[in-house]
Order: sequence, then structure tokens, then C-alpha cells
Amino acid sequence: MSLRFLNTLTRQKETFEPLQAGRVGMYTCGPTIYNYAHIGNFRAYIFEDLLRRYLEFRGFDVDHIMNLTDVEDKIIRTCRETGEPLKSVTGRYAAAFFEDLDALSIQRAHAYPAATDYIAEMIELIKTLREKGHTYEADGSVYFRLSSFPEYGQLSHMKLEELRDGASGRVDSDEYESEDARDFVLWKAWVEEDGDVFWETELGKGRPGWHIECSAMAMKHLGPSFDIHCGGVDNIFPHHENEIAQSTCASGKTFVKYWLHCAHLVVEGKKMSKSLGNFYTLRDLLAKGISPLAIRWALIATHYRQPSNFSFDAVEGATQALARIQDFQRRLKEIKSGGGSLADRCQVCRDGFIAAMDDDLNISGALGVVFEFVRDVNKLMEEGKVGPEGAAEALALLASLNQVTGLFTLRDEEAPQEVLDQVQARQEARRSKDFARADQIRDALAAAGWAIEDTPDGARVKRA
RNA sequence: GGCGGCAUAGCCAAGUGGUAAGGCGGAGGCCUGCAAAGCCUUUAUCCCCCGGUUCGAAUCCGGGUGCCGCCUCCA
Repeated sequence: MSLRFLNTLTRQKETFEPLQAGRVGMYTCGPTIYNYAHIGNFRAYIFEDLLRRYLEFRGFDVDHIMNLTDVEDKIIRTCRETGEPLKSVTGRYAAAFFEDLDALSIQRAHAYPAATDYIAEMIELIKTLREKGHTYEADGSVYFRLSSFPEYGQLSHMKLEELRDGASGRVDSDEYESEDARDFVLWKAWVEEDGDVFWETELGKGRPGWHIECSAMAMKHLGPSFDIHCGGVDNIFPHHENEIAQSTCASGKTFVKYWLHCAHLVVEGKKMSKSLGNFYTLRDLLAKGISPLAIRWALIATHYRQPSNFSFDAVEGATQALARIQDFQRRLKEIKSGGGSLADRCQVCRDGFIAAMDDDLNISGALGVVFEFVRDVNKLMEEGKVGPEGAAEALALLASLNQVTGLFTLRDEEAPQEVLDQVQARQEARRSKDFARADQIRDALAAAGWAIEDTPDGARVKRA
């Protein structure tokens, strides 16, 4: 079997074959850094993280680029309302964004280009488009003329005529200086509300449109043609469609080979919204005491093209599932003698995991395979059939698969000496059949956040 | 109004023509001084509803209902 992805462009599952053997160029649309990202955003970033990790697991050398949109209407509005400089606002939320990525064990992309650092590249790109006759000017702004790109709509599978019909009644034509409401802006002429957010360029005083930044930065980092471009489904139209138009017209080459889009997240079955009270940033959830790994699990466990329902029941389930994997690893680590190898079982698990993931990143199926492995090995341990060699093999397998999931990291905390002393005291009480005393110690430790589990080889203590 | 996606047990969620993975939760049992962890059994005669195609459908087709997305710079 080979690695296959559903390509939004063709709506087919296609075997993944990178443009250059062994190497993958991957661009993912990142956040607009004017606020804290919410868990819906992070679902997309975790999907992209899973994709990148799996490509690497499969031996590809991945170059992952994620943009940061740091100039845009909402940011400018914030600056105008608060008087805070643009860079100050975006710097603060960029820092918060990276903290959140770390909390969720999302691997860093290889570069995070920010739009305002690529103004020169955007200007060059717009000039190229102008030379090739794809643009026009109106009131100091530069627009892309959609009628100059007949293939427009190939990604979203929408027809230009349908867009025009759809727009009727919804678009206030007074807001547009463009010749056609469907045309989009490449360069926005400065207006008074922009304050000191502008660049003096060959195209005049103003700022870039949103779509052009991704074309400019993606091509700068990955070349005119690259392998994978990701984002949320809402980006398909118009953002990614516009990127295709700009990039293809400028370079004359196919922009992206595979487009992968992530479905949205609902919370408790409803669209997240502040008025419903189900709108959450990562910080909101951490403040409720939910572990970041449980959030990662809840966000990753649904196939990326399926709408995912984030609920507190689901988070509780994720927390318990994580504990099961953690306990499994603790047990394996304690095996000191006896038993044999688990090479065959490990191979079955690894093969099953890969078969599922190869099929358009079927993470639910892959996790199912891991749990079947856990159950089988737990049973073998119960029967005393697992030795140090087998335990090491199983732990190595989980560590390997953890490179993909980021969910199996064993987080053990060394118990302080006073806790160990109490554990020892309890063991002595048990030996002398003073169970009241033993239970009293166990309850006290539980209250302090330490759980005791008795095993044939002694007591195990872990963070509750 | 146009385009598209989704609907599987209490919860999360795989499965796209051959008779319902997995996890959480619940119930019973084994183990344990008691627990915890683990193991075993059990928990959807059925996959939103109504028709149809087929020897056979959760899976295909038609209609309906509900939720979600896009159609103006929200992942």
C-alpha cells in the first residue's frame, strides 16, 4: 500500500508522489495574530502537525512553512481603537500563539514568515502580474482581474457565473471600486483609518491584500511549484482559489500538487460562538484544569475531513484513554525478568498503524490498532509472558509511534522522599495487617495528589 | 437563492456493497486485605427517516429532516 491523500483539487484519493523524490514542500495557512487562537484553529494546526509528523515518519524530508498574518483589517482596527502600535499587538499574540503550540505538542514549522517582512516580494509579484496583464488599478488600489484567468474556480469547483449570482443581494456594490465584485484586491490604497499602517512603494502608499501574502511567501520559501498546501475548509474559497490564480498567472506553473483541507469543529454539537458560551481558546480550557495532552487527543482523534464534536465528555474520555496508555508504559518499564519477545505483536501493530495512516491519515483507525496492541500485551503481562526484551520492544514501538501522534509521551514525576517514606510506612502497616493505618496513609497521599497501586512486586506510586 | 460536507450505542469515533473497529462510560466476574491498575464477559439484531437498486446496503440511487461550511480577508 502507498500513502494516499484526498486532494481537494480532484476530490479523489491520490497516491502521494512528491515533485522531488524524498522531499516535501508544505505550506499551511497560519493565524492572524490579533487575538488568542481558539480550539477550532488548533484543530487545523494539529491536523497539519499530524500530516507533517507522518510524512517524516514515512521518511520524507519535509519543509513546512506556516505564515503569520500580521497586517489585516482587524489588527488595524484594534490599533486604531487602542492606540497600540501594530508590531506591539502582533508581537504579543505571536508569542501567545507559540506558547499554545508548545502546550499542544505541535512541532514548530521550519519557518513562520510574517507578511510585513515580505512586502518587497509581494510588490514584485504584483508587478509581474501587472506586466502579464492580470491587474488593473482603481483609486490607487490594484486588483486582480478574474476574467483574465478562465480556470478560476478549479479548487472550489465553483463557476464564475455562480459566484456572480451568489453575490447578488449580499454584496454591497458601493463598497467596491473594482470593476467586478468578484475581483480581489492585491494592493490596498491607504485610507485615513489605516493610520500609520502603510508602506510607500512603487504601487503607491498602502498595504497588501490578504491573498497575495501567501502566494509571495509560499513561492519565496518553496518555489513556484510545491507539494502540499493545507488550511481549513473555509479557506478553499476564496483564499486558496485566489492564491492559485495569482501564483499560476505569475509563474506560469502549477502552484500546488495536493490541497488538503480540514473540516471544522463544533462544541457540544453547536457552532462555537461567544453568544452560546461555547467559544474556547486553549487558555480557557487549560484554566479549567484540562490537560493539554487531553485537548490534543480530543482534537486529533477525529479524521481531519470529518466535522469534529468537541465536548467535555469527549475530553474526559481522552483523559482516561491517555491514562490507559500511560499506565501501560509504566507496567512495561517495571518488567525485570522472565517472559519473551514481542517482536511479532509489535510488527502487527506497526503495520496496522501504517496501513490506517497511509489511507488519508486515518488516525482513528490507527489509534484503534494501538489499543488492540495494548490490550493484547496487557493480557500477556498478566500471564507473565512478557520479559525485559519484549517490554523494551513494546516501549520502543510506542516511542516510535509517538513521533507521529505526540500522544504517548510518558510523563512521570519522581515522588519526593517524604511520599516514598509514607509508601514505605504503609507497606509496613500492611505487613503487620494494620489495614486501617495502611488505608489512612493511602487516603492522605491521595489527598496530596499521589495514587498508590499495589503490585506483586511492591507498591507503585504515581501522580493521580 | 446557489455550491459542498456530515448524520453510526449514554459520550467520542472507525468502517463506502458481504453481514457493525477502537476508546470512554455503565453492568457482572477474576485478581486484591480493601482499592487501583489489568484481564474476562456484557452494553447498536443494527448504522437520522421514507422509498428504490441488488442475491446482499450503514455503505449505491431518489426524496425528506437536522447540523455544519462556503458564496465579503473566520481553521
